[in-house]
Amino acid sequence: MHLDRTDFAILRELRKNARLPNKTLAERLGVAPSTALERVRRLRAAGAIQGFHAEIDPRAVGIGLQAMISVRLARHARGDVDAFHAYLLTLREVLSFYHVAGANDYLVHVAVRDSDHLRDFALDAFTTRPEVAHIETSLIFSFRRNPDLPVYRDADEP
Amino acid sequence: MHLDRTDFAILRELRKNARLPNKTLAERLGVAPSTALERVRRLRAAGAIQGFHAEIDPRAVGIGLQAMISVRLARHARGDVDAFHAYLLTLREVLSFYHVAGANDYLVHVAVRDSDHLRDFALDAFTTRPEVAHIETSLIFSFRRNPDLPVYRDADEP
DNA sequence: CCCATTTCCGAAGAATGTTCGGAAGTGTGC
DNA sequence: GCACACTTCCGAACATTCTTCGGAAATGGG
Repeated sequence: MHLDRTDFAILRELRKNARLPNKTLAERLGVAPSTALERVRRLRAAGAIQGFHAEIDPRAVGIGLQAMISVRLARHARGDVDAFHAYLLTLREVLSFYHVAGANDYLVHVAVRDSDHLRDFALDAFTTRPEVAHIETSLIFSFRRNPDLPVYRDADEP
Repeated sequence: MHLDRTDFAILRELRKNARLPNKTLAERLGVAPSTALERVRRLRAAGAIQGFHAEIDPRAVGIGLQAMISVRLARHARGDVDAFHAYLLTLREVLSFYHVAGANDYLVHVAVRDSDHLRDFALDAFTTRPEVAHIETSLIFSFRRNPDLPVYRDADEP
């Protein structure tokens, strides 16, 4: 798909604020609202915009503790990896996860009530699983997201 | 702050879809649109909702490679940590980062054009810094986010 | 049981979202 | 350089939603 500088500007703006009114967005782009609307719709359809999410304060919902669990699998066949992917998504304590290269295979970001919950969850969800060879848990003190989106592609259209 | 089950439902819905129309949201909650609007406004003001963000496909903006860089600091005084926090936010390649307990102090999620860019970035942004004692880079094969929000607090109001 | 306080609702006005036909721009082949 | 096909863009009109606000309903102490 061919994106121009207007598309990149849309992605930047909506990454910062997904609820930016279309009219305001259009003004910042220097195009008509109908044009901005059509652009956003196309970006969604093309998959460049994958979704819109609210960021929630963990404390508000009783999440007292977050951790990053590094997971090493016993086998690394395609099927094992896919199955583990799907399994992770069924765990409500899992906020997100990274499949990485290196000594560990997965970095799993989990949110729990307290340290008891973390211990129980680590044991039940990972340690007892046969495909999991090893886990290592690190408490998360804080998490920050960069509101700015890096754009490396050239603006190949005016 | 006191949240009831309606508030929790709002947080769940907006985490899944930040652009859910207020009218639709109100229908799902079983309240009037004006009520839903006031609730959302209050949740934002109270900080329970920290923001709304579009999720962008990295490939669309020329991000060919993502990596998790584990960083170990030389000193761990409050000032050092705060300064490193602020520094990370100035780097456009940084999408997000975790401050963690354990052998490593930071997990930094970075997005770059290619492996050359990654090497240059790791050297320039981390290795040459005096407060950085050690780094370790892991390529990210894939990243997934769980659309569901875990809610551990009881619904203490009807 | 009553009063103070908070929350909720519904209607109306303001603002935005959305559609669509035509204009303007773009690129290609002749 | 021109004509044609094609794509993109715009602006006005309509539909829908957002937002406000006064009053009703619910809540919780005393």
